[in-house]
Amino acid sequence: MQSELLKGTLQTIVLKLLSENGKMYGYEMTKKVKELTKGQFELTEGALYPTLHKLEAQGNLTAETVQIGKRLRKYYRLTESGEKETAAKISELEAFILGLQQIIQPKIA
Amino acid sequence: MQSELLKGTLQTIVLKLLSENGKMYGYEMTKKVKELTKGQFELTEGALYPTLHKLEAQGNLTAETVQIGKRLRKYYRLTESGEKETAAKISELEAFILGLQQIIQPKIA
DNA sequence: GTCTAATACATTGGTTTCTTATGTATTTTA
DNA sequence: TAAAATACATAAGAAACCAATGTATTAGAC
Repeated sequence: MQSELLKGTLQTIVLKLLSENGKMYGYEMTKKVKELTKGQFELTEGALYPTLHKLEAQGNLTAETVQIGKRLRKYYRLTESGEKETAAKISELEAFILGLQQIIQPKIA
Repeated sequence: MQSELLKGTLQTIVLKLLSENGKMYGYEMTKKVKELTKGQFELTEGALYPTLHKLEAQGNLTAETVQIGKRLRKYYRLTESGEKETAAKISELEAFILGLQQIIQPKIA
């Protein structure tokens, strides 16, 4: 994701996207992230697809393949445990950001 | 740093600590980070020392060894290019956090 | 009409970064 | 006097991502 900072945030991002949008397919996620961050984040496919497969294997997502013309599109959505995982990961990320801010903005903290 | 989220932020944290405190030694940094984050972040030595050596090799830090009793203490401080690097990395981190927030708080964005 | 860009999936090899474990030695505190 | 804290360090391994590559379809530009 060309930032070196993203390590560990990708799963959280994917989960959050699905919790906001109900169901999405991989390519759509790459466009959505780019749009939301005005081009700042580029979610690469080499990172995304393995992450989706892992989240699915963990039971956090289910996949449904739809045929569009002759092309396949794989829609993902959260399972129940995926919804819990999303909430947990978002909390963790928010706490992490607060922790970071205590270090990088010591005057405000 | 027991969070999986820290990947890529460690250098930035070290640089920022030094820019705030002038000079510090490794062990001191681990205590400082723990104190600033009220125990939330534990900067492990296995991550810290290689990072310090790397920053030094890159010319961002200089080291000065001081003998305290029979024990050695290695003080680090920023070089001029280290100061520039600090500013750059802090900007990058802040932009990154803003980007993240656009994804995880889409209502506010 | 044809060529390029966009859509849509996927894997592989390599690098970077961190964690865990381990090691050495001194000093303070209980 | 024994344990905890101080203070440095390295090594092996895992996890996560990037870049490159691959296949195939579809839309749009010229």
